[in-house]
Amino acid sequence: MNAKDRRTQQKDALKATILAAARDMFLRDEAGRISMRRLAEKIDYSIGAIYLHFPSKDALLNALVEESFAKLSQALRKTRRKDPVETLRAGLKAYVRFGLRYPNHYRFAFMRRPKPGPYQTHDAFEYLRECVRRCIEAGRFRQVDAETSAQLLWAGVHGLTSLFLARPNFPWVGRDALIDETIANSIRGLLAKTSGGQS
Amino acid sequence: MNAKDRRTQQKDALKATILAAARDMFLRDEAGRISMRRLAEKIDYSIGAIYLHFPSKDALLNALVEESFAKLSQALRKTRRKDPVETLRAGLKAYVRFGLRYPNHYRFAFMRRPKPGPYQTHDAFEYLRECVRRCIEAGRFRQVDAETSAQLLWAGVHGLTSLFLARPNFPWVGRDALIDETIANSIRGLLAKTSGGQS
Amino acid sequence: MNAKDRRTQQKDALKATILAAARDMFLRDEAGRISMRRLAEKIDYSIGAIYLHFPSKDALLNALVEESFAKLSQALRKTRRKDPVETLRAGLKAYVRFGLRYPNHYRFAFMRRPKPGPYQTHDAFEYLRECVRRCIEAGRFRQVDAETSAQLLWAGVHGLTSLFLARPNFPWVGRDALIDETIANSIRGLLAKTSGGQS
Amino acid sequence: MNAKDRRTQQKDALKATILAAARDMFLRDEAGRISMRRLAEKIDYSIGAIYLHFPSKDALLNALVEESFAKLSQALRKTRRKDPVETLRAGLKAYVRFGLRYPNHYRFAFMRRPKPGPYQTHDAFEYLRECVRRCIEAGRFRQVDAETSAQLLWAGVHGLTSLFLARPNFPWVGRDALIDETIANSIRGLLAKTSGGQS
DNA sequence: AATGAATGAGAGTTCATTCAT
DNA sequence: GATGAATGAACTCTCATTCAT
Repeated sequence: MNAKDRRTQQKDALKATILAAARDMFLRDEAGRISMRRLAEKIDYSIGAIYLHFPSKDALLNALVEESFAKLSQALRKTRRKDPVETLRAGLKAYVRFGLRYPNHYRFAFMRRPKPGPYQTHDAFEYLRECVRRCIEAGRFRQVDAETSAQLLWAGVHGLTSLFLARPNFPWVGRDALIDETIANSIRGLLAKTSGGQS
Repeated sequence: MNAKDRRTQQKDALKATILAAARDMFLRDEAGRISMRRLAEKIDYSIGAIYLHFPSKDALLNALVEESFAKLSQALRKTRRKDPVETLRAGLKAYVRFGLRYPNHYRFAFMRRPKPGPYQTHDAFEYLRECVRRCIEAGRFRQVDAETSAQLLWAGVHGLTSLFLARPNFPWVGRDALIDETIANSIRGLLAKTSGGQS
Repeated sequence: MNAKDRRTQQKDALKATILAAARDMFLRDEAGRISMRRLAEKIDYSIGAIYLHFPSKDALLNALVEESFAKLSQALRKTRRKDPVETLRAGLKAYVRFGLRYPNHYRFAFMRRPKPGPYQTHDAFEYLRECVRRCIEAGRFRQVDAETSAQLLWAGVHGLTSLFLARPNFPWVGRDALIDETIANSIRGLLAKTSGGQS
Repeated sequence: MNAKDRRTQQKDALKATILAAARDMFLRDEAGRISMRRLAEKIDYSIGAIYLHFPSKDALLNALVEESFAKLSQALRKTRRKDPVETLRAGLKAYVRFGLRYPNHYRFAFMRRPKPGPYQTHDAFEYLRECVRRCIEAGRFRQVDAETSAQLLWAGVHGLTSLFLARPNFPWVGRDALIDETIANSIRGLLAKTSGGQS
């Protein structure tokens, strides 16, 4: 490894440290409470050091979100099952769990007005689309529109997740039961008649 | 109208003006960006003038939320139909439409973490619960749990609404079609077998 | 009593009410914490009503201080004894007690930089001067300068009073004992030799 | 001096500048009128610059007080004489002179109500106590209580000092003469009979 | 690559005061 | 004589950001 590489690696190391600290603060505090000062204090570097690696607070937070999406995508893809419907079900469940586990990330990613600009579909949604397509191709779903179905399924799990986050004190019927039932109900509406009355 | 009444009305008028301006700011900016100073500038009054009508920023925001909930509740109750399932469907549709029409109200009411404290069920959700109960009592729904069903239906419409607001640039399949399909799909899962394959 | 008198009396009544309320607030809070708003709320009148009777907050506080001085003067003059030295001693003691009983008045009167302007000797000091003069005329004091003696006696009791107020938590030897001893000590230094070793 | 030292000195320089300006404001205005804004304007720095050196207004004021006490203590300890009574007298005189020379320090330290909290005896008072003890041990004072005597002596000089500061326009008999006479008079009351009629 | 000093804008809130009615 | 609405300046403190070193 030559000098330049070492320098590069060191640079990346601090960048990673910053991101790690920010991620950690994000687990506890809402986005609004993260301040560059606090972040710098936490990692024991100067504020300026952060600006050497991120042009602005916004850029830093965005990097954090991208990271989150990547994580979400990974989490989803780990839930592959043999049956395409089960794969879909497991993916949807993993989605909700992800949101509940990283509430500040989720909130930041989905519960605020995003900066204007061209929309980039997330990898996670791509995956959902695929899952639906496979269910259709396997004949497990009625001849529904794949895109429409993917979007309505997303609406269901996002609605659940964000309501849990926004209304933690609402008298929810058991959380897990409600997750299962919500997912089951939206899938049930898409199933081909012959597929029987499972779930 | 005597002098005192006029004065009272003027007082209420400013209060309303303040609320309107605050509501409007939500339309454009995130909740966090609302400041008393900006608000005062917008309505062309001094900051102190706001404090004559609201004891604190918090109180002002709370008034805003209450307003939103009352409006939502009113909107829902206007959609009664003869058929209980149709009433439910119309209510859910009205819910989404309300959110899209008053995005600032909706966002503020449902898309931020609320202050801790005891939860007060909203009138709007009570209405949803009633609608579901009537569907069950009329034998139109399977023997599902009313509360669970109400909650999962809420998740569906809230998810749709909040995604539309948070991702206006996402390549949604037709907005209205998606609304109809999402609602239809979640209701479909709850219907009694005999009720036929409508929608 | 004619209309004008009645009006005058009513006017004075509100003025008295205001002063009473301010006096009362002064018993609890420091001058800085008295606000016109709070004062108005307390007496259940509008803020403007206060301005009808006092041109400014400053004028109101000054009126309050004058009142205090009058009270102090009265308190002192009630302590006349047969013996001039005892009269002096009792007066000095009453001075300290007054300060401790009305700490905010005292603080306001003596522990801040006064507004510039010609100095008006207080009635209370005039009384002290008289007391000293009588002690000298009665041959109880050495041939000291009356004015100098009055001033040094004042310094003693003011020092005690203001230290008590400024350092309430200082480990004072018994408060009353210290008052007695301080006064006794400064008087002792002024006594004519023949007057014996009392106190 | 290397770069870091220079920077350190500069940093301390600004800190000192801030303290000096605050001290100076006390000279003119009451403590309550000191504001961070005014302070910043005075030294021609931003408000934030002050917060780089003091975490809060309170901390700044506290630093100011500590400074005062240290200075006072130093001033006193420079006045040692051979004779214990003379040492005491010189100390008391130095006390008053210190107050008159640094009225802002003195006023701030002794003429306002302190924040509640456990009381820490000042070094300056400790010194006074010592002086008295030595006078007693040397047989120059009657068998008085050392603590009581120290406190009453303090009352005398503090009273004089604070009255001078609070009533600069009062028709005092010659300032220096009054100081001498006040101190002499309170010491006189403590002297052992045999010690003769000096002063 | 990293720092530390510094800034300017802005946050919520309180205040004494004014004035048309 | 009294009010209620309104103001403008002040308050302490925090923030993201810049830049000479």
